[in-house]
Amino acid sequence: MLEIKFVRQNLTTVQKAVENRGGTADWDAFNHADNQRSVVLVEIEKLRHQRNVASEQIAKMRKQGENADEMMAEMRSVGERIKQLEKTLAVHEKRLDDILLGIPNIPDPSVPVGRDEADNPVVKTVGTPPEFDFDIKGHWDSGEQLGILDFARAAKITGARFPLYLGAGARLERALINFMLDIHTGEHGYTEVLPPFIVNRQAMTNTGQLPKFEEDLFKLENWDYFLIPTAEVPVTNIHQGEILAEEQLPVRYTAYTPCFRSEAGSYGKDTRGLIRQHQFNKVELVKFALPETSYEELESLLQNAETILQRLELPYRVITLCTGDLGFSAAKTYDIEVWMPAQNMYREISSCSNFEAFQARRANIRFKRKGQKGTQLVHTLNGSGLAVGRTVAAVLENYQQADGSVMIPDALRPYMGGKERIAP
RNA sequence: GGAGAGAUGGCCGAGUCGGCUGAAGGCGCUCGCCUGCUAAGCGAGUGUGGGGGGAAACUUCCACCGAGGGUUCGAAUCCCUCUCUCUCCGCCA
Repeated sequence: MLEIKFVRQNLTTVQKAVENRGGTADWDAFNHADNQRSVVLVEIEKLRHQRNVASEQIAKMRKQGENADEMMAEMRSVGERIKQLEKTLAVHEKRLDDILLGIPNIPDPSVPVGRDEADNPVVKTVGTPPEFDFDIKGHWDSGEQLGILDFARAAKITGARFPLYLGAGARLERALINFMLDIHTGEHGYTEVLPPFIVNRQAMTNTGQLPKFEEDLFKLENWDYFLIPTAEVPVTNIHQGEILAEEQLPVRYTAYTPCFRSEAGSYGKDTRGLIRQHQFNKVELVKFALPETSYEELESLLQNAETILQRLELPYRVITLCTGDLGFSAAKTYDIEVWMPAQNMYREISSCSNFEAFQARRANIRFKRKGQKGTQLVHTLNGSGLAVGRTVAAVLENYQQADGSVMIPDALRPYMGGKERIAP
């Protein structure tokens, strides 16, 4: 959420930004509600002041045994008037809030203007896609042939788009989770957390998934709770409503969680394999940073995520999301895309974003500077480090051998009990 | 699931029969003084958000004592609903 004062004072900037993203907002309604709100508020405050003064007066009169009936009667009608106006005020505030909650973050000036993913510039490409002198298989085929992935049985248990890992596949998934967590905690200075996988409406609203994107979430029946679509939600909300000390920033957390996405509207896309599932595992990186260093923190966050791919020796590239492709809450986002041989293309495996104060404002996460009065909102950042299912897919495809087996990347072997290869 | 207790400022904690209580007292913190060092001591200050005035230091008004509603001229204080925490019982990985 943007600050109302900011929107009011920078209306053209905000309008332009929303337009660049391909979004819309009812600006007339915003102006109207904003003006009405302040008119009503001033009136209410005037009346409340009048009542406060009179109440004190009444108390004094009564103490001296004087009759205050007349004044009390007068204040009764003032009180009723206040109540009326408060109702009107609430209507305007609700309207304003609804509009503000629907306005996306302002992109950082470094974000290129563009319409959609076709306009996302490539920042860099790392590694070279492997060449194969045999017919390559998609991970969905090899995974089933190796007996480590079973989508048919998963569909019996639940339905389409749920994964079932077996044997070395399950071990590979777990190995990757441990591998990633060990690097982020041991080398990159993140603190491991294991948060709830179900969160309430407030938490979802704070990070920006709600109110706009409820249809993408799994909601619990009879509870106002949701399955998390990413660890970003519970982990960012760890410090909801808190005032952090300047010297403890940046706070860095890493968390493994399963993620649940209903992916409404995505049917027909990526119907095979591990790329698009309703449930998948992810290791997430979350930072709470000082405003003046948050973009440096974004760069290092990106590097932290890249490290995993480098250690696994998987080819990838980094792109910057243009204004039209940028997520609702983000001010700037880099996507890391890993090479997927069977699809002959790079596929997103991590998304690293700086949200600036957008989430912090909703979640009310602030910090206090030493020797200074008042508080300031922190900047929040997060990124995948990495999506685990897609990493499994990338390993299965990039490390496939002519005989149908899959070599295990060197860095991962200690986590696989020394195993070097997954064979049928 | 049943019974009970509680939720006050960065923290601890007081708030009498509703009326100068934005909130005593303590701790912490900041600044100053004092002091071989440290500790202690002394003095002052120390919540957030919003509106108005001022170049600014600042000043004034409004709101906030878990959240929301109600009673009242007036509520941290009374009533209702909800949330969370704690204790006991039940159940349970």
